[in-house]
Amino acid sequence: MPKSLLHPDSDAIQLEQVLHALGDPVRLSIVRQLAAGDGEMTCGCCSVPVSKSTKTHHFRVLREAGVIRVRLEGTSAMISLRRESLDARFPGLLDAVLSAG
Amino acid sequence: MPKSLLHPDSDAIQLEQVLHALGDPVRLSIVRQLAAGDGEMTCGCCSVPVSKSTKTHHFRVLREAGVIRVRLEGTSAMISLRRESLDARFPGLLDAVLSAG
DNA sequence: TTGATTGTTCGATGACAATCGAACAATTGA
DNA sequence: TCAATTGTTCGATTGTCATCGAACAATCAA
Repeated sequence: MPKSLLHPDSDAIQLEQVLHALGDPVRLSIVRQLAAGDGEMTCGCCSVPVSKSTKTHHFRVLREAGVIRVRLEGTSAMISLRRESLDARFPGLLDAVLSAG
Repeated sequence: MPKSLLHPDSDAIQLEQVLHALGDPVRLSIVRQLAAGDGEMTCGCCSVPVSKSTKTHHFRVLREAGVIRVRLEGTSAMISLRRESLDARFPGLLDAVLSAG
């Protein structure tokens, strides 16, 4: 369904890009919802106050930054946090972000 | 010299605003230079490839986000990292950002 | 007092980013 | 096969942000 589904290698994840990706209220909310549930969730399952197409946009930004992984299954897009990648590349960063009130 | 020099209380520092502030190459560079030296540095001492006025802009963004403190001394602006505030509010965040290669 | 230094403010500009709706594509169930 | 579901793509719009130069303000040294 998507034209291409590129995920950066763990090694290639850029701090600046990650911070930029997380510095948006909609995307931060998405990441928190992913962290709250465990494992994957579908794109549609994620509740944010924007249109379908805008949601697609935000998922792409997060994916290209290396924050989430997107896997296609039928007509659904399964989303998950790239915890291991982020923890390996920027130890403590994700924890700090998620544990912030 | 400045119209107002508002710093948010530690308690009022917003994660999203901090992440947004750090998600810019010029500002991330400023923060790293501040962390490298210890204590304060003057505005002009900070080396970034932008004009004076743009530098002022970035210092304001960082200050309003609660990332840096600005103190006036003569004609100089003394800049410092708000380490304690950030560590108290978002434990581990600054360390994670600074220790990232 | 004059000039140099240091930084801020203002207004304009250009680039990028968030947003939407409409049209499309792919899968799945009836 | 048909319709429903799920998400993507496209084009347009809107708004925000980084950037600059010029003018200004404040301090300090000579």
